[in-house]
Amino acid sequence: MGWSDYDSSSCSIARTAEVLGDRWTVLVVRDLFNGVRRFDALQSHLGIARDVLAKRLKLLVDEGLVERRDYKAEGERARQEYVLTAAGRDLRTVLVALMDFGDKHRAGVDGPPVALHHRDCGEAIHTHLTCDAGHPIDTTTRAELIPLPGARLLVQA
Amino acid sequence: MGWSDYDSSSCSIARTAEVLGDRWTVLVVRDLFNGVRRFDALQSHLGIARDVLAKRLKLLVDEGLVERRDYKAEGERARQEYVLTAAGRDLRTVLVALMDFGDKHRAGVDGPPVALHHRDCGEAIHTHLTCDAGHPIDTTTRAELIPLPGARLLVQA
DNA sequence: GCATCTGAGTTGGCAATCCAAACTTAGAGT
DNA sequence: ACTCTAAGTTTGGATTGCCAACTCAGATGC
Repeated sequence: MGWSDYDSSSCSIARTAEVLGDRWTVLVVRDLFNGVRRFDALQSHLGIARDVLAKRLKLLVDEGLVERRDYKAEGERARQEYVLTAAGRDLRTVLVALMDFGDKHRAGVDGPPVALHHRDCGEAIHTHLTCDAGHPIDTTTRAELIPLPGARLLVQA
Repeated sequence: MGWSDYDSSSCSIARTAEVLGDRWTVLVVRDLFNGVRRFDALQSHLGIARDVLAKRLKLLVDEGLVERRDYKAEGERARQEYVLTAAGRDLRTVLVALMDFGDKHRAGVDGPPVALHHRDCGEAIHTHLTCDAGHPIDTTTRAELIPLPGARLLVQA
């Protein structure tokens, strides 16, 4: 009874990848984190096709990660803006994990392009893996998967 | 001079997403972490089309995240296996971040399907965001982006 | 008061990807 | 000699994605 006896798609990684798993969605979320809020600004900064952006934003709104708001600045016409919900902001850890990996393994000769710093103290922000006892987990640490009630066995045909 | 003045694609998140940013690649890496090593085992567990799996594995090998090895068990014919390299194992943090998010926001009524535990002490493993001064970073903590030498400005047309 | 501009999409035609199923190749078992 | 299995490759059709052009409504300019 190993990992491969369990249904691949009923896994939290798979379920998250259903939303984030395409070339653009992660980058849309990244730009939303960085304060880009309007459709045209997202479109021109990302270089994404307009219809694809519309579809991705709709998906993120449907999944509850982004909220679409009408807003109206003084003396301007009403516009839409897209803002991360609390659930969407929980993706920060995922984004920083991707960034840490890219900084380490996929930076060009000039090194990483940007760093993320804690505004209060000025220090750089990174992800860490630990167990609940506080032990740091590195790439060689042995880990094991424990099935929980939410697990689904594959049905053999 | 804000975030949108910088080239979106020369960002560590974008560079990592170039490799992981499709429906399957993350799941292939997940299964490799979980000890699934052979082509047919990956194919049938993931339910991915065979040609797509071949292409993804080739990409992961080309990017140095996976090694393709011939191996031969006693009395059996030679086979191929796919094993994560040290660089590939650095993706563990990304996978656990995706899992933590999925456990929190996308679990079904039965709750999360599996938990990852530290084999030495038995405690659950999770990702954490902190700054280098050790302050925990939550979803409301203010952060700022600091451009580094690797940053590239957009050229205005 | 009419034409223009701008933001936020939608539409249509073409290209790349994906999928399932069939085919290939090579070594093992019977 | 025939069959089986692992690891892909090939093929043809369906889906998705891309780009450019179009729509539409509210401001803005003349």
